[in-house]
Amino acid sequence: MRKIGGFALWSNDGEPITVPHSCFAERLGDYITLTESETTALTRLEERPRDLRRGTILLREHDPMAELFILQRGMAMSYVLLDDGSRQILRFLFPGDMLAVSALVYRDSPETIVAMTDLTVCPFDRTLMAGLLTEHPRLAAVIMVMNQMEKVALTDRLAALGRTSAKVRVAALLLEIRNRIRLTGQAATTDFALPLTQEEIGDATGLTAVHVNRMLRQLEEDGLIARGAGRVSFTDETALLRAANYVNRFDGLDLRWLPPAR
Amino acid sequence: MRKIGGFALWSNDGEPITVPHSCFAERLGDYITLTESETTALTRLEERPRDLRRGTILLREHDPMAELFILQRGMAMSYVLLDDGSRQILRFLFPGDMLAVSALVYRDSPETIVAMTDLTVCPFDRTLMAGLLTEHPRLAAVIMVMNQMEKVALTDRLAALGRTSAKVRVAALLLEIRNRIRLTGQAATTDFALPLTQEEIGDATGLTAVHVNRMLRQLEEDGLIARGAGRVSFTDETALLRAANYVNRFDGLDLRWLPPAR
DNA sequence: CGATCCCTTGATGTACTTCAATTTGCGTGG
DNA sequence: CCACGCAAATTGAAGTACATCAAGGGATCG
Repeated sequence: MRKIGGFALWSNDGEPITVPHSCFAERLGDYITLTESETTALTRLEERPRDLRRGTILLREHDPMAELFILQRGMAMSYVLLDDGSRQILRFLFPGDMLAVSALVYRDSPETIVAMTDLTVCPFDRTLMAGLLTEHPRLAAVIMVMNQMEKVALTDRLAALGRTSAKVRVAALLLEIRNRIRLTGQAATTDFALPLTQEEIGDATGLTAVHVNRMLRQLEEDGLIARGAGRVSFTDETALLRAANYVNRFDGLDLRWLPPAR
Repeated sequence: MRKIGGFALWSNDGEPITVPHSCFAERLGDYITLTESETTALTRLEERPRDLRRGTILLREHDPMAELFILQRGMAMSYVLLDDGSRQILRFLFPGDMLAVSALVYRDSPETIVAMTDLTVCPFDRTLMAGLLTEHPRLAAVIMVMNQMEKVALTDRLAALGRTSAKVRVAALLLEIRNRIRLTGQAATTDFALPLTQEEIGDATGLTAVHVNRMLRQLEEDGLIARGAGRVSFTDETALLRAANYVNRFDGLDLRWLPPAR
């Protein structure tokens, strides 16, 4: 029996069979060629797939954390609530992302994580991470690299919030979402389904839903995007990239320092 | 002869003697008790201290990177420039911080790093990091923990820029700077030297220098802070913490998952 | 077929910016 | 020690990009 989206097979007697597939391994494979031993170790992080409905809260701010997760299918987001009730969306999460990494540091979660679509996640214990780092130093290094890339992505957004106009922020968010969707393997060319409400776009960019609406209209009037039926297409991607001050952080990598595989 | 601030001794014939001291080890010591072998490994990162004058640019955005640094003495900041000439300060850097970690990922620097005071830094090669991760998995884990804490600090600032008023942002920045200064061992109680111009405060908080000035004045009129001669003191720290929505990210740690020391 | 959520558009308010001028503080050279 | 030069701080006045408030319209779902 094939578990849809779970990438795990069940034998006839209901015993799970580990399949040599791991979303996280696939992601790491973008940066290095994994050894068999490394792949095996990574597969252990995804032995317990769990399906969640859209809207499910995976983790709540201030709640105690026990586990980390690998996101296998669907899209999620993390956010914080401020005491005036406003929300800041911190990050959008896609297949291959590691979720709730703060569980490696904090007893209680600094953020809420919620499923934006139906989801498959694989929870795993923190101690697995300890073993992984010990047995596979090269994986430790690549995970560190990916963390650093996320930090740079956060500083990009910080600069956008601090120093760019509403229109630019919205444009940059659209580009980011499209690029992340494209990386999941879907051949999203110029046209893609935008799984965000305008309120969510606002909560990610520090704007109100009303103003997001006007900025989307302006981008449309400027001939940069077209919209319809929950989809967005980039009608002039070059101009959009320029307007959004976009830097592709997947370019210009240099990982030659990595330790040897084990 | 003692090299002021450099934490290195020179023997009479001018040969440097490695001293069992490392700012980075001291920082890690806040989280774990280091073994002798770990301390020795960390000390190798700080064998080449280098003094820099205030204003020196340690690294320029888009320039190729070769090395990482440990900051031993002084204060620095990192920032990006946008194409309209505006600046976003990303991070303030204090003794014990690791600088230019992006060199583990990118060929060219995504940010500029500049000395805000006279500085001592120790450059070290990326390959040293590879060896460190391989030989000392527990250090790999703790470095990962520190990276994660920095990510949470960035999301805190993201939420501040996206969803809080100018006054709150300035108050939060003052608290952050004071707490970081205090962590360096200086017994900064309520009164501390603020080594930032109002323009720099603005570039960190996404405001203009003019408005920063007005917000500082308001905080003063509200009885939350007092100012004079480049110094700031918190006259009502409780109220300031509340107003700034401050969360101490050094509390509530849980590192029980760490692998054993080697 | 109503309920609900999201999108859309207009009118008004305001927090912050921009521009401009003056003052304060401080290192530097005479 | 004083005079100068310059960066930083300060304050006022006017502009603007965004928020807020309010109302209506379209799609989806039980």
